[in-house]
Amino acid sequence: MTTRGGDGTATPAVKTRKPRSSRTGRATMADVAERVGISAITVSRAFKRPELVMPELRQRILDTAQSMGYVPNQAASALASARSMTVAVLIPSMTNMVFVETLAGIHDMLLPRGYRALIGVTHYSPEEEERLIRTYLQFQPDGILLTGTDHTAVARTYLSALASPTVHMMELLDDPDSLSVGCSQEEGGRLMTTHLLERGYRRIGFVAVQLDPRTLARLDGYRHALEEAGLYDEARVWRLPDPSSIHLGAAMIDRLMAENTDCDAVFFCNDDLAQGALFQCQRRGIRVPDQLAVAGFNDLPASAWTTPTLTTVATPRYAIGRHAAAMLLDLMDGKEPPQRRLDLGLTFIAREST
Amino acid sequence: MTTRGGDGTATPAVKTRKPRSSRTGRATMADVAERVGISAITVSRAFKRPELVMPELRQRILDTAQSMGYVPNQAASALASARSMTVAVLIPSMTNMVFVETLAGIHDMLLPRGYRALIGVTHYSPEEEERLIRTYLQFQPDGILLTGTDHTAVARTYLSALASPTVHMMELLDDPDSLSVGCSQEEGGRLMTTHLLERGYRRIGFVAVQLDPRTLARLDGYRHALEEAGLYDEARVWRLPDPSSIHLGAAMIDRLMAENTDCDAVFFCNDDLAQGALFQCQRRGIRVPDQLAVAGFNDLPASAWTTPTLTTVATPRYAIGRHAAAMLLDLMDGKEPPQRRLDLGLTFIAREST
DNA sequence: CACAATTATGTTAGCGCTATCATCATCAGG
DNA sequence: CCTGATGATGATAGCGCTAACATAATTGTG
Repeated sequence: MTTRGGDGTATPAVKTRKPRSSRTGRATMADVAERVGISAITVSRAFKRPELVMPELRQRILDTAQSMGYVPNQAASALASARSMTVAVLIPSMTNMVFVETLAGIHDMLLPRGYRALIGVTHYSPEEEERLIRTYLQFQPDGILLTGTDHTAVARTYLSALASPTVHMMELLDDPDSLSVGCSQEEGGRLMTTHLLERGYRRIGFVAVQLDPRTLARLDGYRHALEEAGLYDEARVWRLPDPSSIHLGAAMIDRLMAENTDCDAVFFCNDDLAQGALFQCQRRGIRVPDQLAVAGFNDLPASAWTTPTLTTVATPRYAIGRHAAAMLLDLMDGKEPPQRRLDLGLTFIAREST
Repeated sequence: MTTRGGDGTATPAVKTRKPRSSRTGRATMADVAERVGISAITVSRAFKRPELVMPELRQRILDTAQSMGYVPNQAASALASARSMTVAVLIPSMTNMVFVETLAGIHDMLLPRGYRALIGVTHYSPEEEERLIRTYLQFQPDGILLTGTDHTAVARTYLSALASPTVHMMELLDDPDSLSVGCSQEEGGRLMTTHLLERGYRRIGFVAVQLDPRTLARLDGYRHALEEAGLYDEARVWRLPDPSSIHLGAAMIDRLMAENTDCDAVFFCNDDLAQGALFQCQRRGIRVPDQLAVAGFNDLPASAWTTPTLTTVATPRYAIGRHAAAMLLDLMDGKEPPQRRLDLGLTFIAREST
């Protein structure tokens, strides 16, 4: 059946089988097959299941393909096989090293297995995340990696309806239906605050910016630790929706001075901010940690080099990326991952600033 | 003619039209069309060419699609239309802010036009770039953005053979067949060196790391400026293949001291390094700029905050991303961009460290 | 040595969409 | 009214690939 060459008396000049190369000018599998004198499926196998093709023939196919400049068409492959070999990865920001390092972990895990990451930046907005999810679902990703657990209702619907394997990164979920890899941000906040209390600080401030769920969880940890010590004071908490930056950290020191706060220590919700604060303290001659202790979060590279060096909490973001990707690979293989909730812990790093 | 429905006595029971939903369980255009009581092509148009469908019908289609959780299949669309709406972007590193900001410029230009970026990281290796080009060509990108002009012969062959519009970023090409957007790295090196000479420094060192083409171009600029002044001395040039980092910058200060160099100024090939150097100078009590002047390149955010603040050259990387993407959009539309070689210039920033 | 098992390759159909052309209203203008 | 232009929708084929099954060639085994 089907439209074969002439079949007798079909109108001519219409079925002119193009000599080679597709519409786009690129060579196709059929072109390679014809040149080698075999069928297209064998070319397909030479690329996708090489162990099914005799070594000598396979080599001949690959050589011919190379010489013709043939490159498999991923769209056709995805359509025919219903596997896109693509993983959608949504992160809040790309200027924040934390997520870039997570991405590196994801890449290092996925690439050797032939999967590619489709990266989306949500700018910390669940609405933008929803839009990106919708967009990226068009690519029929075989899996999805999301940052955090704060998604819109519509996004949740999409995710559950389409049933693509999904893993949440950075924060931990208690819901047994969801998979997550991360660390407890709340514990991080508590860890640092406890350290400051142990060091003898009693009037500890907290500067929260961006106000994303992870920052707020750190703030919770801070608050709980101080409440337990009977030292929590709302007046020592600053909340700003602005994105984090060195500049903002410096500005916060100016503001603290201008407001004449009584803080003997300030816990900044991340290292960018804390570094800015240290720079500005140096500039203004504020002695750290004697006059004011400064603490950060995340342990960025520069934090080990500032004067004084910055006390912080290191988050295992590269490992989070790796493990999240590994979990996803298991799911995409139809296997159940060893754990559905993986806490990779935190490392407290005491340095000179406290 | 051509293969019509049954043509008479075709084997029956083969044509069982599946009730709805594809193999993957996802709703298809045909499902939506059936539900609305129209043909699939109209659904396609409602999404891709909305102006061709009556507003009321279009709304009904979109609503139905939404309620069915329908998401267009990008692979099928790409296959049928020969347009992937995807642009491959290759950058050397993701941990280097310079390229991340370029990416942001690219995104901001491409997304509103419906194009998506497929990001690849070459780790400064032309061989890895070649591999990525091959991989990403499988996605039949409608355009390609490359960093630099240093590609393998095979990569060049691929690019010219497949004739996807390509724009080179960061460096400038004189070849009239290639498109490029960037700034003169050589001029940047020259600019800084001239500044140091004007400031009275006579024994100016240069620290080159990574040794990518852009770094070497800066080194060339430095060398030419010093040669013109009759002050070039190979002994004051350090070349290290290691990746740039704050740590390495600090280590270089130690090394300079250990080697007892006579430099009165050191031009580091980028700000990471220079920042590390400033940190270490502070630590070791080396007075900058009196004892040793320090200069960087790129103007990273922290460079305005270090003690002392860092003299550097700002590169227009965000603008480079935007303009490169804009140029590519023109090409993909079949238009000739206004210029094939766009020099966006540099901004010299004199600060306290020199 | 017949038969099943295994290995290597081929045939067919169809993935879900869109390009292309065809059809059918509708309507202005003579 | 008829003509042709315009606008809205539909029918058909096919993009380039792979799943699923079919076939042919080879091997082992009792």
